[in-house]
Amino acid sequence: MPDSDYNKPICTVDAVLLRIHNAQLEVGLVKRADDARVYAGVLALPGGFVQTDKDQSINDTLLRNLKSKVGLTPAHTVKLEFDGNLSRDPEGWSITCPYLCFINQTSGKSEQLHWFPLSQFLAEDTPTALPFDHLKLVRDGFFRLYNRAKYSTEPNHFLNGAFTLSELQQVYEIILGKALHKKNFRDRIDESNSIEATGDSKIVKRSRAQLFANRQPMSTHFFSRVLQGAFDDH
Amino acid sequence: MPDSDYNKPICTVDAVLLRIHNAQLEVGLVKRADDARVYAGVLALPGGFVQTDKDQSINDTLLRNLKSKVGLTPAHTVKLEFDGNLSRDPEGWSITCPYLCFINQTSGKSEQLHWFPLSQFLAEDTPTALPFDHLKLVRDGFFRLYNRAKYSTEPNHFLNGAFTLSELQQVYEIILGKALHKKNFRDRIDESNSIEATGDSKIVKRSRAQLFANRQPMSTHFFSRVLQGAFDDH
DNA sequence: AGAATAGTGTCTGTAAGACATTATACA
DNA sequence: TGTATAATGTCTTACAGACACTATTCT
Repeated sequence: MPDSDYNKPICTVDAVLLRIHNAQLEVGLVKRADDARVYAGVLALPGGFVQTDKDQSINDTLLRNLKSKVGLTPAHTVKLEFDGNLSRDPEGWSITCPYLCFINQTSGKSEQLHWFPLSQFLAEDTPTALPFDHLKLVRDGFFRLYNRAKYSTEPNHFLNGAFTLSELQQVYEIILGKALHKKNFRDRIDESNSIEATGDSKIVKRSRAQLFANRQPMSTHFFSRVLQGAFDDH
Repeated sequence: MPDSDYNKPICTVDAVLLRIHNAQLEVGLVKRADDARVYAGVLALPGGFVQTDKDQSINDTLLRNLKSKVGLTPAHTVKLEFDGNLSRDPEGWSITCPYLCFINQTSGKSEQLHWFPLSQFLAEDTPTALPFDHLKLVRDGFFRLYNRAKYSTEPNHFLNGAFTLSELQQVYEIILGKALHKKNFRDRIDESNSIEATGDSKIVKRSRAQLFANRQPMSTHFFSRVLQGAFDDH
């Protein structure tokens, strides 16, 4: 093992913040400091260095950086695929522990964060540029979200408080990029047991809609039997 | 950012080596150095420190450590979920980038590696102890393998050269812990296009069986339509 | 002939998805 | 009365899984 820190890489956390706003997915970016050694003043994913004197865990690193640098606490987080190499950061050998973060009303208001439509980063021909390997991270995050929107109730985390089933369905439709059949969607959600009726209702356009809330604790429910994990049937 | 390396965590790679031997899954462990500062002489997952002067990438770190410390090169690797905290390593704040590694005949012969049945680490009541958080990593690795044995052809990597469909089926059965229907399995593999007939055949017990080989490059084919990723249908 | 294995054809139960209907609110 | 939405009942169909059958090889 190395006796000094000389050969240690830079260790960072990067956060792909996603929210649903105006019927579309948006990515949250922060402007890097004007005196940053690299990519000064450029919009980038929020994140920061692991600091062993401040954090108990890598999860702490994420939350500390998001709280201090953008003033938000994600409603939910998912670990993405780590990466580490000599080239991703001009400052030197670095490792990133990337997170996908679900942002909703409970996450707080941020002055520092700027929101951009996710679509401009998914375009195959001319995606908006991002520093480091942040474009790859954004795409990886969406890829995960997209797949989970098919089989899990994780997208529920984009909503908080009381909401209607139509509003929830819209969340899934935005992520999946296509219309869903109402009855099928309701059956899925019903089977998942991920939400519960608040007892209240509200008038939506020309009809009365029941209100629901996410059940606590919110589990990552997978719909399909075929996706059930190990340990449950042998 | 930190001006010194003082607050940097230890960065390691840990490898969950799996092979199929005597009709069961086995985990490869190495005995830690007798003069190691912690867990000296104890059996543990192979791995090592990221060394920025030797490695171009985290993948290099993995391959360098496996080559030098156990003398093997995995047939295939999959990134597992990163973790980092103050407590997993008695030496201090550390981050692990864990890999699941598929070992087969092409991986080479190792003097240093000791193989143990995976089952003894999966037992819910009295699993064999492992240092650090290595037990968790082993279980996470198997969990991934188990799930992928249902929908992908990744388990093919446990075989090399020419093999029969029955041999391949046995691999999947060992991972899934249950018998599979021959015709269904063959249809799955056929649809996946992951293997090709070598043209040769061999006599197995009382019948002649066709020989197959993994197709190059070997893609991680997912069987079910429902598991198809984003970007393919909109 | 009998046993064991490779290889292939066919059937069925289930559940995801498509479609249809009713109830309600309001202009 | 017409329209838009919530909410729920029913139908279709694709496919995973179950089952059956034939061919071949060897004792």
